[in-house]
Amino acid sequence: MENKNLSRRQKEKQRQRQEMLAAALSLFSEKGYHNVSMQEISEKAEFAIGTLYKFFKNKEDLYKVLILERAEVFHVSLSAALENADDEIEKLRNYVKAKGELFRENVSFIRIYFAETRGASFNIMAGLDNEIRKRYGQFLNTLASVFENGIKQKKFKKIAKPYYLAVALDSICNGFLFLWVEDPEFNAYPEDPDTILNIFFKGLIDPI
Amino acid sequence: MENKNLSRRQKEKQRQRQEMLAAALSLFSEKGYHNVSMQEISEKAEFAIGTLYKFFKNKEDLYKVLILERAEVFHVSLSAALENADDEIEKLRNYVKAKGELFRENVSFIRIYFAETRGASFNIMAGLDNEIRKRYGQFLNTLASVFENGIKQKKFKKIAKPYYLAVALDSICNGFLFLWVEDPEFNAYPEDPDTILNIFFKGLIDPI
Amino acid sequence: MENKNLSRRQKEKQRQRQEMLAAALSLFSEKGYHNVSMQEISEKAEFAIGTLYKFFKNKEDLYKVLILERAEVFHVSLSAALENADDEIEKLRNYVKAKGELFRENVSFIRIYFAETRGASFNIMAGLDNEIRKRYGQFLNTLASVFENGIKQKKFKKIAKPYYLAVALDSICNGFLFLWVEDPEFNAYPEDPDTILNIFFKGLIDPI
Amino acid sequence: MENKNLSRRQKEKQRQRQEMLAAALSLFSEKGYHNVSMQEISEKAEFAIGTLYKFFKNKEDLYKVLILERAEVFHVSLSAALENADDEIEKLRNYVKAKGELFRENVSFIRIYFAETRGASFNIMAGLDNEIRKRYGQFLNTLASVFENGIKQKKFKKIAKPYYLAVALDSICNGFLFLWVEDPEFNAYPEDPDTILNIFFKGLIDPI
DNA sequence: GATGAATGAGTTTTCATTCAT
DNA sequence: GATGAATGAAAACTCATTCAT
Repeated sequence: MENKNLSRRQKEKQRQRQEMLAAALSLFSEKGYHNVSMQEISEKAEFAIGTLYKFFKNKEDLYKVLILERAEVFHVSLSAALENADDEIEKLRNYVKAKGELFRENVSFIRIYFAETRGASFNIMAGLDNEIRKRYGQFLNTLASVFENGIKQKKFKKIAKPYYLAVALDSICNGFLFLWVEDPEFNAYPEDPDTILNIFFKGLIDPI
Repeated sequence: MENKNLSRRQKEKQRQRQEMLAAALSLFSEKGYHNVSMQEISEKAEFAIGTLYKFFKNKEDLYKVLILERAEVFHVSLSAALENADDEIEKLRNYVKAKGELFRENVSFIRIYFAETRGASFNIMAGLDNEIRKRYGQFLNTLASVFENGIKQKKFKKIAKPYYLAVALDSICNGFLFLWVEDPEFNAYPEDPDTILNIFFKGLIDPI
Repeated sequence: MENKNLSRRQKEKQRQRQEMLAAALSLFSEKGYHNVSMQEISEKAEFAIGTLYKFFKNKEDLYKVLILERAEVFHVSLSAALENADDEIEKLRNYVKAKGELFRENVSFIRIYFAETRGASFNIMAGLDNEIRKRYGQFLNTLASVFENGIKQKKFKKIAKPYYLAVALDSICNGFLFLWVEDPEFNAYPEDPDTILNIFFKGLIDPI
Repeated sequence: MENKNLSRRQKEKQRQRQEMLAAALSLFSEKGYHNVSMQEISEKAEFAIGTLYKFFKNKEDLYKVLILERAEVFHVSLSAALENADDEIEKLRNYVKAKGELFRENVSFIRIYFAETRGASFNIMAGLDNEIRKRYGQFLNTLASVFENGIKQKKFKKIAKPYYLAVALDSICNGFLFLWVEDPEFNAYPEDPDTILNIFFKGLIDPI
């Protein structure tokens, strides 16, 4: 009984927390960290400002938590995409597709995500960058190992270091996603993952 | 004599302006627009704050001028690189090399540049984004036309729309540059442009 | 209970607001709008400056509210004085007396009042002047109609247009009040309203 | 020769001084003391700002000089009007007329004049008020003595103390002038001085 | 435990005044 | 003697954070 009661309270707390984070995400994404006040967030989330501070130590902390939690979901999803096939080509295909879907569903977050992973929002706070970039680096290594395996198995030609290939592929995806975020009508990120992968797979010039 | 005197003053003015912009660049790059105060900039530039305001209408204006002047240099240089050869492959080589050099020489600016072209800094101000992105779009089109010509002349295989190829190549360069900016020791951006171009040219898998 | 609690808070708010307005009035009256800083007002009112801004949008707003609220009381009182009698002569007597009392009790406000109704404070802000002058104009018309009625009823000779008479009487009162404000010892505004009214009623020269 | 040269320089100086004062008057009148910068005045007068400071110790001093010089002219003219006739009634007539003309020709100054004599601009500076008010008091006494003489000679009935009569007449003039300044179209200040004087002379009610 | 009123440090910006040229 | 660039003190206003109710 006690336990259940506590757990119910805990759930309620979680729900409130999510509402706060959602309000914050929507505002940060729309206006940027420095142009959003805690007042504004508390109003949008329909909580008192004091309550906000019960959940998050300060504005920085709120932002940090927001970014890290979402980024975690991102990286988990993308890593999962790489696991969801035996064939390396299929893995990459899954990854490109998953990245597209993920971003499509989280448009407002991507802007912040780009800001953070691209180092653009400088040091809104020092710590955050490091954590999130370490995580991003981990993912790049996972992606690189897919290329490495493919090369080992002679599925891919060794045209560059696996890590470089990982960087290249992820960058291309980001490039297209960025264009799409900018102008969703333009629909820059191709539905068919092979549009992106072909650039990688086929090569521009004939081998002699 | 009069003329010379005037011109000397003008030169002095220019020098001061450049010093202010340099101080601002270094601070914005290090801490981000909102974490730098005009006081700070004026101190770093070793001018009184009032003098800063004689040169720039306000903080926004200072930032805008800073970004636009430098971005213009960037885009001009990159466009020039594409002109500096007859052969399309050579053009791309020039571009990749030029981009690397340009960024190497302007590390502190790149952070801001990424922030702006990647849309990361949200709406620090509305107008700026538009101008700089239009300019970026123009450049992408120029790059795309190199691919288009290469394809027409059967130098390149048509593995994707020229604009997509442009986006892809520029994104890869940016990806590497970003890694390098993050950790200059890592030296992620390859000295030899072909390291990057090979990823493009050769293709991962053998044509059947 | 809830209701009472709310009402108590509301009352507390009102009290604070009045304290702020009182502090502002005393300072504005003593030093003039531009020579008083919000800092100063907040200190005199014994609130933090932020609290001041919770109550008033900005300095202009604070001033506007101050003037308009008090001016309203003034105009209401003076208009009431004109209603408080049937006889026109008695009405004027009431008005002259009321004006004297009103000003005696609000010395520090009169300086500002003169500044505003006399157009002296130029454009501290555009809107205020208009509102307060319109109100002043309305009052002059009310006063004029007393003269008009008096003339219709042959109580007064028609020595000038009623509106002119209103302007003249109000001006004389203001003239004496001004002298008194300048030097309260001199006691320029006569206790007996007839001292002023006689100037009006009797005429300097005998009719022939 | 030397002498003449010096005197020419002196004249040139005077001319410059007048230009500065004229520019200042026009700006102060339009925007108010605190909304006009020394920069602005120097630009309007077409002198360097440093030159302005050669002529006037500081902004306050410039204002003070401006007010006092013009006020002097005013008071001299009005006093002269009172001398320009033998008959007291004629004197008053001259005065009312002169005041109207004076103000008509110096509209932009009147606003400042009202501000100062009405105590409206509080203490833009402490000293000014005193000097100018003393001067104003002197004039009121001169005017009062006209009434006194008139009464002695049985030209006027003694309906109030001469000083009160002076205050009353001047106040009425000011009241009309104020209305006229506010809305020059309305033309509140009557061309014929008797319109104003009648209010004084005839009296509202018949003597019994 | 939730609330939101109160706080005041910190930011941008203006402008009177000085002084080297 | 004139100039106007440079100065920096001072003002309006914001907003993250605290804490009494």
